Amino acid sequence: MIRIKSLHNCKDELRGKKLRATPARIAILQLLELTKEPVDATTIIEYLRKKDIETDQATVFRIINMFTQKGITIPIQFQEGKTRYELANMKHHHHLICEKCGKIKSVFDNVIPKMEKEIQKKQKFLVKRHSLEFFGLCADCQK
Amino acid sequence: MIRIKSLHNCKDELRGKKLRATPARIAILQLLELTKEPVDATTIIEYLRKKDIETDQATVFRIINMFTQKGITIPIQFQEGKTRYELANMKHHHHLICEKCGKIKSVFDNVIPKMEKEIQKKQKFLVKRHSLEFFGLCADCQK
DNA sequence: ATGGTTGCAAACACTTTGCACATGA
DNA sequence: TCATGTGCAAAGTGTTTGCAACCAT
Repeated sequence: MIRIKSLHNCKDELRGKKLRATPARIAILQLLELTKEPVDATTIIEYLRKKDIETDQATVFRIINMFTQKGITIPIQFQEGKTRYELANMKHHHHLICEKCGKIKSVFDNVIPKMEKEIQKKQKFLVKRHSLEFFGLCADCQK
Repeated sequence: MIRIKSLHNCKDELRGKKLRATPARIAILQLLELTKEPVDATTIIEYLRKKDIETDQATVFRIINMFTQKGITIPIQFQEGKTRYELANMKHHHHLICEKCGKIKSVFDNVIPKMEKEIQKKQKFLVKRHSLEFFGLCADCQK
């Protein structure tokens, strides 16, 4: 039942953004919702393949670019030479990226909004968005 | 005199790292020292060309990768699909990137080190480095 | 029915690699 | 001299585009 409910939500979300609910789009939305980590294009393609949705990479890039344009997703880069994507409607957070196992964890904070206000005041720079990532070793990989 | 002094410093720095002081390497070091913004490979190649040092892009990438490996430079990405580089021995800072004119400004803070300590304590995540960038509009581009 | 979507192939931008030749110490 | 660096050409990623066929509404 959860699966069907989720499907309905995805379809509704797409229709609400005036996007046609195609199998690839629905599946990508589902993946984004169930994943804890921002995903890249390759991961998306593999996920679709597992669900027997054979999709061209061009299509995947077109879909995520459209999602980003519609405000559904945001792109994010971890100094990997590729782009990852996560849902835009997530609570404000940052990432801890383990350089050994690649695991990605989210952290929350209330410091950055203050910094942004200071920057706006002192530098006259209008902050629209930011990116903050921490690279290091997760608890397991320190052992 | 400054020019010659700078040249000497560059050569010494290279030799100190057991790297041969070739024209391209010296010029790239100079560029990194005089630039206020992190530079990308294309910018480096253009700079070298202006100084009549015709250089292949492969060479430029090999040089900056070597520099990074030797701890002279650090790579940094601004969600542009390419890598920029800046000197590693700069005071801890972050970047304000204007989304309209592309100008990049540095800001300093003392908040992130505190955050890192907290993360280390609460999340058991060993932070080795981080990246913090603010995207928005610079003072001029808000007019 | 028809306009938004997709698949395919080709092109692009950025970066890396192999190998013969060149050069700094 | 000779190990280290470079130029050239080719290949490797990640991403985008043109166009005909397709399918969700």
